[in-house]
Amino acid sequence: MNDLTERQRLILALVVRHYTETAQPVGSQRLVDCYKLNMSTATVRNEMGMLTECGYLRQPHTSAGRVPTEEGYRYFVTHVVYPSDLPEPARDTISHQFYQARQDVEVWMPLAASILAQHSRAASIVTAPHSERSHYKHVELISTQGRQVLMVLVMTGGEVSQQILTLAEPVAQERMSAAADRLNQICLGRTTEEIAAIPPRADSLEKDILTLVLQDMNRGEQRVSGEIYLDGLTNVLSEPEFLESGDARRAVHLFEERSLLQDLLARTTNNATVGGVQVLIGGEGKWEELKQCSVVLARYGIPGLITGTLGVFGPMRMPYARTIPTVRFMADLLSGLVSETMVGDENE
Amino acid sequence: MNDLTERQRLILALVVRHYTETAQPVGSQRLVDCYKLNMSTATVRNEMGMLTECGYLRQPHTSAGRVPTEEGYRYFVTHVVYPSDLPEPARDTISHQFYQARQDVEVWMPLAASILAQHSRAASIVTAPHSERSHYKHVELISTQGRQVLMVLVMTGGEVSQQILTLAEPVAQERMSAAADRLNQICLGRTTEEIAAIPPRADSLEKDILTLVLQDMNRGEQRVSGEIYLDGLTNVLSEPEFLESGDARRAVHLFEERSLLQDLLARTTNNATVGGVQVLIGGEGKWEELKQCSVVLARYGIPGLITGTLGVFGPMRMPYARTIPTVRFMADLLSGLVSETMVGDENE
DNA sequence: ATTAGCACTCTCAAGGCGAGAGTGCTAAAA
DNA sequence: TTTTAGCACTCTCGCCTTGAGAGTGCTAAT
Repeated sequence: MNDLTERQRLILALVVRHYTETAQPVGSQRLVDCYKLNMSTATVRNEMGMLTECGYLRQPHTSAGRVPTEEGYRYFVTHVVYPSDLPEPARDTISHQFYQARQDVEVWMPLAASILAQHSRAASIVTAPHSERSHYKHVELISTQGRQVLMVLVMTGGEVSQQILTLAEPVAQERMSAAADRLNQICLGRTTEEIAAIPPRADSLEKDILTLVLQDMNRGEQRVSGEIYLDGLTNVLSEPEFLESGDARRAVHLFEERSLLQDLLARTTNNATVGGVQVLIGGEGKWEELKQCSVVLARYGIPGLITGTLGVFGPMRMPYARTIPTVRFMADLLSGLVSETMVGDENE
Repeated sequence: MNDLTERQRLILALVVRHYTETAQPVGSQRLVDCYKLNMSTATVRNEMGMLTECGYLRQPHTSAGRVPTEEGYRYFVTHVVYPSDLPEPARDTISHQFYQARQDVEVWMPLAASILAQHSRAASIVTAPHSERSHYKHVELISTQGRQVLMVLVMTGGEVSQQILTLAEPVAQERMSAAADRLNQICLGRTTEEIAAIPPRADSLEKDILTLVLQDMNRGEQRVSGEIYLDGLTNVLSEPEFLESGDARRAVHLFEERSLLQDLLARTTNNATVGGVQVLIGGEGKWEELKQCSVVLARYGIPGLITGTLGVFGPMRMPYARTIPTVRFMADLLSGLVSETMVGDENE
């Protein structure tokens, strides 16, 4: 597929670049003017004709300039911009912002989403790190008014989940605490399977709790990803291609319907990757919702142990040369955070 | 201000109703046709003229039908639809949906947002219940690889927060657990002030933790509201008034910028209320972002103890007669949930 | 007090027109 | 053989005009 001449690649790159900047179809004249090419418009036209035949460019109508096709973008992404790193100053800025929030686990994910959105000028998606196998750490029972008990379950790694347990009859806080203590001793550090294998408890309260704990842990493992954080939707809505037509609504819909997002994230991260970063252009026929859009995704964390996904969502006309390194850098950064703080217990 | 004749009120109501349904300016002819009024179009025209003079209606241009003004909506809301309840079947549906999720504390808020959005066909806002004074329940220290410790703090009421503590040197998990145990005994059920008054600990680890706990509790109390849950943005974006013009973007922006939302929620809930529900029409000059929009808000929970806010955000042209009762019912329902499960400890 | 009738106003969609931008092709130049 | 200049052609877009339709306000009659 790498069957383009050097000059054709140049022209393709320039068309992509100019189009991403102006959102207007770009003609031969404009190209020569803007980039001081030392060839005539006719030559450019011929090359453009070639590129159009190959399917990398197309014209919206007979007498308009050219616009990159999905193929065009893909060629551009894989053969032109791939091996580049995020410039030093941007990296410093991002690292600094994270350093300031290093204590606040709770803001990490929203912060990552915010930074990603800001630097890519598009919408960002970040999922919290999620481990496929949960390890029990601690359960806490909080008595409430009636026969209802709030159960807070903490996993190693810091994942927290809550459930309500409704008792047959009121139970004193002391008895609940005692039951919790016993379970905490028995279950500490165990996986779902190990806990399921524990012989049933004599005490009916403890049995009930254990059932709920298992249910909770199971649910956590079923889930494909951790919580999803989004930011920068306004960025993509202000792009001209979304100003009218229902595309904007479809984009927002994708963002609101978490199950759609999860589908997207789940299915993508299994494919082959480019330098750790995946680029999904125009939905690739599969995703009706992102006809005019592209998604740049990466995994972070520790493969097989605890991982998350992050990425950027924007118009197909996207500054990939900036976006891809940003996503990659962010993924590396979060991987660092995760391995510093989220594991360790696993080795005990 | 209640200076309208019965007939004028009728006509105002019909204009509002018809406009909310069609999004088109409504003329005298149409009104007579659609609602089988036993008066002539001329009469209707005269009355409309009156209503226009009073400022309740206006015409987009000389020869178009009438459209309600903000005043018009306000009059409609306060004098026409106010005392009505949500119809039985809708109430049942909602109650049922909540009953099915009664165990799952974690889905309550998103579920509330989803239901609210669905029933009002607009965007919904729900904040998690939040108490002004936190009471310490339990702290958990989770060792990680290096000198970093993940601290999980649980309040009575079930609020959970996390922080990272960086130690000067590695500490064994046993020592940390012991320290946590001691603090748990000392601090159980105490408020921020009471904990602040505890004499400084000898052990430097315990001192560090206590500092962090206080910091966390303080931050929780500073916050105006709990976490914010949103849903149904697509509903409002599909309304015709948002199809073009930058209004859509402004709406999305309001939804993304949590601080804006918090401002909105905070400032509104102090004002006078109508049957427990507040209606903010067209931003009331104060909120640039919701020029064309209305917000219907209510508080829920136990006043002074633990409260949250919920509401609906949509175009000014909103079916208030449905929306207001829905919001009220939802607030009552969440209040019930909160008082069943979130308090109780307070009385010990 | 209500209504029929009428002249008037204004928007909106459709059609026509010219300017501008860009193309493809051909033939000449390098 | 490759590049370039020239030219005829095509298509969009903005602008204007025009006519239909909807709705109004006013006046005079009921």
